[in-house]
Amino acid sequence: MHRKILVTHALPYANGSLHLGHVIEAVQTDVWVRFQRLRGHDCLFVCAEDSHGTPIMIRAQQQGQSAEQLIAAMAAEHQRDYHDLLVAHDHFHSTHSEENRRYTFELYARLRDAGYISRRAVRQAYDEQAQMFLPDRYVRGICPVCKSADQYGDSCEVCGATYTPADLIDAVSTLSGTAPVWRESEHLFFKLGAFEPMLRGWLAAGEQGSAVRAKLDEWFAAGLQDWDISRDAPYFGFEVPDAPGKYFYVWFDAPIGYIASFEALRAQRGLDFDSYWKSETQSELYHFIGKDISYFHNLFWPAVLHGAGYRRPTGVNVHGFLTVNGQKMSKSRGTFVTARRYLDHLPAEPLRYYFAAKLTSGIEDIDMNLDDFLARTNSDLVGKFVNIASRCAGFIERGGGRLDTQLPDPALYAEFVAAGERIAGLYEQREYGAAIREIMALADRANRYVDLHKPWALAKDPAQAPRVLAVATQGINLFRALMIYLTPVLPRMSGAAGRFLGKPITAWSDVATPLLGVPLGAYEPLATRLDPALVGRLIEAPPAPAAPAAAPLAAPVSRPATAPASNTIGIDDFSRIELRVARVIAAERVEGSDKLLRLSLDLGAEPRQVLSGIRASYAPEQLVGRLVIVVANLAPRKMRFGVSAGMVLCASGEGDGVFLLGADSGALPGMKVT
RNA sequence: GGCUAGGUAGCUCAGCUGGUUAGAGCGUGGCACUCAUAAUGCCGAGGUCGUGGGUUCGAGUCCCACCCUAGCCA
Repeated sequence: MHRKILVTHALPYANGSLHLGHVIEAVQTDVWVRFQRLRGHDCLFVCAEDSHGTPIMIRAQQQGQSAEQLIAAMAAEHQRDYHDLLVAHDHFHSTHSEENRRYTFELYARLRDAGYISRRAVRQAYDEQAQMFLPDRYVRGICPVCKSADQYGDSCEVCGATYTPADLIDAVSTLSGTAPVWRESEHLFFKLGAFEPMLRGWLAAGEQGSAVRAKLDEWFAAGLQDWDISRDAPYFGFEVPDAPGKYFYVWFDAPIGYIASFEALRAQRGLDFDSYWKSETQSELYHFIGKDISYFHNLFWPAVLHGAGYRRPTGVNVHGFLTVNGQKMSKSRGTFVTARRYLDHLPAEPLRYYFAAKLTSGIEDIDMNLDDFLARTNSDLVGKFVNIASRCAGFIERGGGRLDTQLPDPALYAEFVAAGERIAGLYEQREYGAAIREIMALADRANRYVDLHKPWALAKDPAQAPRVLAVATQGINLFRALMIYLTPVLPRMSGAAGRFLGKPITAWSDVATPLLGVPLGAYEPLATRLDPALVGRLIEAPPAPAAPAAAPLAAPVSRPATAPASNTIGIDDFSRIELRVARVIAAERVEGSDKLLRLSLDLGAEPRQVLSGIRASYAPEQLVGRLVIVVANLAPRKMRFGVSAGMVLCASGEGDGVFLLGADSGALPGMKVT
């Protein structure tokens, strides 16, 4: 059965560089697309730059360039990264394009004419100095629940409470630092609730896993609310045609970018639009996304499409988040690895292989443990898989450079062929990890086959030369079968292997016909082992030291003493950090932690509790009574053992040990350090 | 705070509707081999299945509470 498939992954946002989290999604998608093509299906792969919204507008202003310049530069960077990661879109477009404007207007008009758009006034924070309405994230203030300072307008990072900016105490705009006022403004709403029965039916019939469905059930249980799809000027986006001064919310036009990108490709290739976007039976449509944006793609997007008379996605494939060495990627830990940083040090294919080896169809998070990455690449990919070709190539070369005309063990080869359908099923289901396990188990069998027949021993007797050639021919064919199965993951290696084998790998079904009686090309190593030093360098602390406010609580980042001070700041920046003298009233070990001490501090007016990671260097009893310097306005942070409200300053170098900063006698608790 | 997922050997993960001595790969120890990028093969050691209760003849697998990790809260 020949399938027509259209595939997308989430649009990268034009506000920052791609990081490993983007990469795993792009790799997951690209592998699936390459797999479908290898199986002989017609599979298109489009993407676009997500170019609209307040963050882009603000960032462009800060950088002194136009939004158009910013998004063009980011799109170019993103495309370079994808290309170097061997992620091969058929087309990469932009949501800030004529195609997207046209389709955004069209879908909006159809929704409006069908009665799915309503208007009503909304009260919102307004920055009179910046002269604009403020998204929740641009308002900060004191948490109304736990009273923690400097929290976002939508939720508190300390206590986890959610609320609206109006609930914040002493709210300020992050743009101007002034207190926002509250203004009413009319907005456009999409009547999502009208689609509840349709969405329930669509989800029930789809392939979304139980975890995704369980999460979406919450939204149904709470009742689907109208969705605000407009924003006030100034906004970087498309102005709503029948509502001057209103712009489409970035999340309204972003998924329509999938259509826009397809449209641009359609114009190039003369494709049929309607069979892809109006019919649910003539083609299949899949979106690959992260679990954070599941509800946009599983609720809003199918509802918008359906309401506008378009087809709905065949499937929305949701994946989990990437952690590095077991933790969320973090700039201060150096684990926020950009795609470019990776590519500057290491080749793309080991990363593709590693991600493929860990991906499932579920939404669990995926951990990139760098030691594991190194081990898997060197032992699986090089040690067992590539090794099969490597150890057999020499025997073929010495035996005349041409494969034998038949296989000595066709039954074993047949098993490898038979496994192909199981493996294909796993790729289709996005169970890449299981597919890779199957493939590596076969690689073990191939190595065992060679070991069992010992061609190196046979080669000592010239009369056994035909037998040596036969065994090596079997080995090369087993290798080729596995290379075919790994082609979606390792396209470049597959190309090189095709040159070595004298026959390019072009289809999954190539495996049905073993390669016999043909000359082989010269063997060149298909992959080399990774250097542990290079892998380690991925997460070295960035050369520019982090600003003090961004450093982890009471855990100074160690850096070379010779690192030059860079990124100069003005006095205003420094004055944002409120340093105060404090006296240690009490200090005790934190039960269950081998690093932390719990310090009770006197800051003059108020007592404070700070958890500090200095246990290795200081005994609690030697601290009581001492004067220390504290970052007094650091946002309180919830740690495993309690809330820490501040940071005690220490010096540290490359060696072990941290050294508390103090104040000369005469200083009193509560004094400001300037 | 509510919700959704995850927490199984040093590392990364399998373990279906509860049932005999909890599995794999990597790493590690020993042996073999030397064709191969110190690659490969064979043998072994390693786990009170996040914690504490409970249901059951029997729980990694069910229930409750708690802890940790990630995400979502329009």
